[in-house]
Amino acid sequence: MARGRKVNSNGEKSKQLLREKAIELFSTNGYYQTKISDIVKAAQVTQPTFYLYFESKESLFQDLNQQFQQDLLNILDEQFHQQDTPFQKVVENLLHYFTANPMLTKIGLYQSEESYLVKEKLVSKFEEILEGQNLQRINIHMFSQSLLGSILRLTNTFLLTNKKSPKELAEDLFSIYFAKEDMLVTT
Amino acid sequence: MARGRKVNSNGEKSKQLLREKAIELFSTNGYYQTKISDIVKAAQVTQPTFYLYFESKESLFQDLNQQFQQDLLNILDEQFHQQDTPFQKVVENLLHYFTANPMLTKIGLYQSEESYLVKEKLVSKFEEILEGQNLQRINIHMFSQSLLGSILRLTNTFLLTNKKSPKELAEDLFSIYFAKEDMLVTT
Amino acid sequence: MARGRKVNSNGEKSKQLLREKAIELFSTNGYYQTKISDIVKAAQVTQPTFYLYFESKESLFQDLNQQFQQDLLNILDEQFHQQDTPFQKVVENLLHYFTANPMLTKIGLYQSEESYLVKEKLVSKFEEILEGQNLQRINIHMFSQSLLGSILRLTNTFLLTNKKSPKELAEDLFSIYFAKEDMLVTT
Amino acid sequence: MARGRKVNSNGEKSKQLLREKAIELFSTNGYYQTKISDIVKAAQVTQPTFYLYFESKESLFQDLNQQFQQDLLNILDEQFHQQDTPFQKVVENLLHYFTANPMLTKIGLYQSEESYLVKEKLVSKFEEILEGQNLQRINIHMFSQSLLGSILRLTNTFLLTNKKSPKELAEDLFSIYFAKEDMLVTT
DNA sequence: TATGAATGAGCGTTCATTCAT
DNA sequence: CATGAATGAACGCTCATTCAT
Repeated sequence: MARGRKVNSNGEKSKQLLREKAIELFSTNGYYQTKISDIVKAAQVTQPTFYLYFESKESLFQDLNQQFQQDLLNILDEQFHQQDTPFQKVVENLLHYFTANPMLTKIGLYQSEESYLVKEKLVSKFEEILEGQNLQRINIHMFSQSLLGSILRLTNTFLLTNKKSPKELAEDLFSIYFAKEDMLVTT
Repeated sequence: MARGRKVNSNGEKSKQLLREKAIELFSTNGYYQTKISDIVKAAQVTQPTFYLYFESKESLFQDLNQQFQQDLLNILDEQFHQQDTPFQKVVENLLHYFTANPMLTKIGLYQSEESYLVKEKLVSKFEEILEGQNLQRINIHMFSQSLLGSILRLTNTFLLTNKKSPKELAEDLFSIYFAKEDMLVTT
Repeated sequence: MARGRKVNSNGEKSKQLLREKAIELFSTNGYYQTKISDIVKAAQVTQPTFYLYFESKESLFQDLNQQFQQDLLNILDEQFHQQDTPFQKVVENLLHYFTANPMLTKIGLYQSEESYLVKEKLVSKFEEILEGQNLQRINIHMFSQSLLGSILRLTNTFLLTNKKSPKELAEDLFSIYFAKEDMLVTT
Repeated sequence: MARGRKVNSNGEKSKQLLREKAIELFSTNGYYQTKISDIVKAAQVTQPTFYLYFESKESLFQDLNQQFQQDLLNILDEQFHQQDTPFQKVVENLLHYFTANPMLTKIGLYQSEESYLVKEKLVSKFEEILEGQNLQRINIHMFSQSLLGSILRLTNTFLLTNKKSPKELAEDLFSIYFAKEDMLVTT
C-alpha cells in the first residue's frame, strides 16, 4: 500500500473507528491483552495513524473510562433535577445505559483500575436517595453497597447477556430488596 | 561468582516462599503488572530457581486459582455432609475463609479470568440450598446471583478491609436478604 | 477542513520563513533533535509545505551549510583581490561575518559533519597568507591550525556571546599570536 | 542460536566488549547514528544483553563521558600534588591521555553535549597555572581559551591522526604560545 | 500554493524463559 | 538445589515522507 492519504479518507471517521475497535477489544480481551497492533488491524489502518488521534494506549483507555464516568454522572444528575424520580427508575435508567453501551460498561465497571471510583460514586448516590426513606440508619451504607454488588453481578449475568431488559431487571432487583415478604418463607 | 546450592537452602522452603510472594504481588498489582523478576526479588532467589518449581508464570497463577477453587469446594462440601447447616452458617464459613486468605481471595475472586467458574459454582450451591426452601421458584437463580453479587461487593469493602468480621457480615447479609419487614418502610 | 492556498500567502515568504526557523532550531538543538514537525510548527505551516520548498530534512541542512561555506569563500576571495589586506583585517572580516550570522555560524562551524571542509579551507587560506611572511617554514601549517583552533574557540566563547566585537577579538588574537614579547615574562 | 547462557560466557567480558564497541561506534558515527542494534551486532550479542549491563543507550553514553571527565580531572590533580610541574608537562600529559584513548577523547571532547563542562574545567586549570606567571593580567582568561582552542584543534589534526607525538605537539604548542620571537618576522 | 490524512521503516526497551555451570 | 548469563519475540512509539484534495 502506498504512503500518504487514502482515497476518501476522513480523519473523524478514522478516529471514531479506532475508538470503536478499541472499545471492542479492550472489553473483550482486557487492557494488557489488547495491543495497539490489534486495534489498528481491526480498524484497517497502520500504527502511526493511531498516534495521529490518541496520545498513547493508556491515554485512550483513560479517555474511555472518563467518558463512561461522565455518562454515569449525567444520568445520576438528571434524576436529581427532576425531583421525585423513584429509586427504581434511577436504577432502571442506569441499566438502560449499560444495555445501550455494553462494551464501554464492561471496561468502565470491570476492567478499569479506577472503576472503584465510579462504584463509590454510585454508592454515594444510592445513600443519598435512601436517606429520604425510613431505612434503619446504621445500615444505609451497607445496604447501598449490597445493592450495588447485586446490580454489578446481575448486569453481568442477565443484562449484558440479553436475558433481561433494564425494566425487568430493575423490577426484579426491587422485589428482592424492597418487597421480600412474599418471596421467602423462612424455615 | 559462586554458583550452586546455598548453604541452609531448602527446596520446599524456596518454593513456599515464591508462592507466598507471588500471592502477595499478584493480589496487589495484578497478573500483568507482576513480573517474574519481582517475585524472585521478593523471595530473594534468582529467576531460574523460579522455573525449578513452577512451569511458567501462567501455570503458577493457575495453580493459585486452582487452590482457591478447591478450598471453596471443600468448604461447600463440608456443609453438605453435615446436613442441616443453616444457609447463614454456610455463608459465614465462606467469609471466614476469605478473611483468613485475603490475598488469595483477591486473586481468585477478582483477578482471575476464570473467576467466573468459581462464581458459577457458588451460585449453584446457593440455588441448591435455597431449593429446599419455599422461595418462589422463578426467582431462585436470580436471587442467588444477587446474593453472590452482594457477597462479592461486601467482602471487598467490609471484610477485606477489616471493617466487619465474617459473623457480623453474614448477619448483615441475611438481615438484608431475609428479614425485610423491619428494614424499610416504603413510601 | 478548508484546504488549498491561504489568502495572502506567498511562496517565497513561506520558504524564507522555513529557512529561518530551521536555522534557529538546528543551531539551538542540533540536527537530530530538530524535527520537521518542529520547524513547520515554528513557521506556522504544515508538513507537506516543507516538502514544497525543500527536498528533505538533510538537503535543507546541506543547503544551509553550502551557503555558509560559500559566504566564507566570498569573504576570503574579496581579500585576495584587493591585495595587501593585512592578515588581521582578513580575520576581522571573518569574525564580522560570524557575528552577523551567529546561528548559521554555529551550524556551519560546529554542527555540520562537513565543517571539516570549511576548516581545511580556512587553514589553506591562512597558510597562503603566511607564506608571504618570513615565518619559519616547517611550522606554517601547524601555526595555521593552531590559529584556527583559537579562532573557533574564541568565536564560541567571546564573539557569539557578545563579549567581544570582531575588531577587539581580532586584535586580541593577534596580540597572542604575533606580539609575544610584551605578553609573557617567563619565569 | 539457542536461548540461555553461551558456552564459556562471562559477564564482565561481555560488558567490557559492549563498552568498547560502543566507544568505537559512538566516536566514529556519533550518538544519534549509533543504534543499539549496531553496538550489539559488533559485540556479537543480542539486544537484551545490552540491557543486562547498561540501563539505556543514553546512560551508557553518559557513563563514557563521566569516565572521560574523571580521567582528565585525575590527570590535572596529579600535577597539582607534585608541585612545580611545568605547564608544558601538564599539557603533554593531557595529550598523552588523548593518544592513549583516542576514541573516548573524540566522544568526550567533540560529541558530548556536556563537553563544554570539560572544556571550562580545562580553561580554569590553565588560568590557575598561568596566574603564577607574569602574564598580563587582563588576558589570562582569553589566553587560556585560545590555548585550549589550539589544543583541541591540533589534537584532532595532528595527535589523533598520529602525525605528532604528545611530546612533540606539546613542544610545538609552547613554541607557538611562549617563544614566538624567533618564529615570525613581522612586515 | 497549501493542507488533511496516512504510512514505511525502524528504534529503544521489556519480559518470560532457557542454557551451561 | 541454585545461579550467572543469555536470548526470542514482541511491543509501544516516533519520524521523515507522501498521497489525494
